[in-house]
Amino acid sequence: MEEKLPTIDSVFSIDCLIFGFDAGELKILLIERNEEPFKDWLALPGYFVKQEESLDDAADRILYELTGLRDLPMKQFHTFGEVNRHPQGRVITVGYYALIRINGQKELRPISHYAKKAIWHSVNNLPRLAFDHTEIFNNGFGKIRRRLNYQPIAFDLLPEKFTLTQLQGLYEAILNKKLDKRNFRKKMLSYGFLKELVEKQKGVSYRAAKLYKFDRRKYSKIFQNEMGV
Amino acid sequence: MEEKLPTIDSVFSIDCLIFGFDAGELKILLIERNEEPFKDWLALPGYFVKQEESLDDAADRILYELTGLRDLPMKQFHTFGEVNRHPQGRVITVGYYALIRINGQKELRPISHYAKKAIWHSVNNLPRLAFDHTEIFNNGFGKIRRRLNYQPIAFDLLPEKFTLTQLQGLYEAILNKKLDKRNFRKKMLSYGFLKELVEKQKGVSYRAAKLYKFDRRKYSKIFQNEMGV
DNA sequence: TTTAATGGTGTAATTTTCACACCTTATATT
DNA sequence: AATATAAGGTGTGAAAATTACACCATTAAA
Repeated sequence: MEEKLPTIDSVFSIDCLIFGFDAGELKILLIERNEEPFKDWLALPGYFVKQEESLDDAADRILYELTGLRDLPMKQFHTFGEVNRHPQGRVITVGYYALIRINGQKELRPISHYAKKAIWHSVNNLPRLAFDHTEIFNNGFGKIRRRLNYQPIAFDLLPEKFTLTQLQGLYEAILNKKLDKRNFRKKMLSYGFLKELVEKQKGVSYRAAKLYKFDRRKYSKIFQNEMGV
Repeated sequence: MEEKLPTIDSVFSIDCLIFGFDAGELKILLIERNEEPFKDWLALPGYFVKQEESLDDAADRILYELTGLRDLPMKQFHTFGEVNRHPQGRVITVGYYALIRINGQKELRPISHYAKKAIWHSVNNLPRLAFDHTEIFNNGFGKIRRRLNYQPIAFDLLPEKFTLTQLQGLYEAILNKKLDKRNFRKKMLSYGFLKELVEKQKGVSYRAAKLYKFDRRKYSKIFQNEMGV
């Protein structure tokens, strides 16, 4: 095996599941494609990996080009390798996900012309997506849902300061079920990684709630010997 | 984008983590390479994906060619895409794992000449492996360890009929810690998916233990609404 | 002042987890 | 036959975690 290996440009791609939380709803970032195949369809932000970049680097670059978002802490969740998943040839794609705050984010503007625009869409009633992106979405969303039970991923979706009601609403949105308010609060606070702030919620026309911060240092200390990734 | 896509032969590979359990020890299947680079080194069974096969199909074929083992229920666990992970060019590899019974298995004979032989090696004190296979092993083993807590993967490693002591020994081997006998038994039996057989252990020079079977149907019923994958 | 909306709190029952030790049974040995 | 060896098999009590459940407090707007 001393032959020269071929290039991997355009046989290998990344697709990104970017989750956000807004107005009590879990959202996902989609692009409107400006390229055949599936021109004008909605799709996950994704494109081809280049010869000289790692998968993680490619994921960063591609997401930036298609949505303007940069340096998100993305993680790989699955690789999709069915022979005919791409209509134009054999393309294997690696799914990445990230959970981010969309709060007050300026409009998302694609850098590259491969996408016309990038929009946040509720994870409920998603339209048909290009390629096998619906399957990719279901796979990734399922993993995130399970991961929520033993990883502090929810805080990435909230503003730095948040109320317990917001936090609970987020859990309910991800798990798609109602939780008991008293039990939820008791449990969250019992972990010891939420820092209660003096500051209170503002601009609401009812009793203002206490604000909390997620204390990542405390979290690491508490869970240093437990589950990874 | 109407250009023709290139072939993926030899830019894309599969590496397999095949776990077995024997003599109270957790083992992994390694091959001795018969090809440069890393000729004569120990490595995970792995090779290039072909243009016209899915990843899952490739994993089956490759494992068969290198070890003679066929149709194992392998699952993907991670894709490794560092630019320089392969000394001869850009090769992205997908890690797959399976847990199997090695009991009384005939010798494993590689079909292809890429491997000289296939051997079971204890997961403790693994030697240096070819490529980044040590990293791949660590990544996969970590995931399996965590998965053990909420998936019935241990039974794939045991003979069809097994004793509770064997089962406990296996858990201890995977988790690398001692468990309490009474609590372990109580918990396992409480799940309700172990079927107690009339038959007893044979050929031991002490009191024979009851044999049990894992009842996959009951398991599915009990956990139908819980965690996937 | 009243209304509307959410904030915030405690207890008791149940279930799960955890720590812990001794007698029983089967075979091999003398 | 007696004994030694090696593992099989069993229960209880304390502590912790989970679950179900309802009402008063606070704020701003009407």
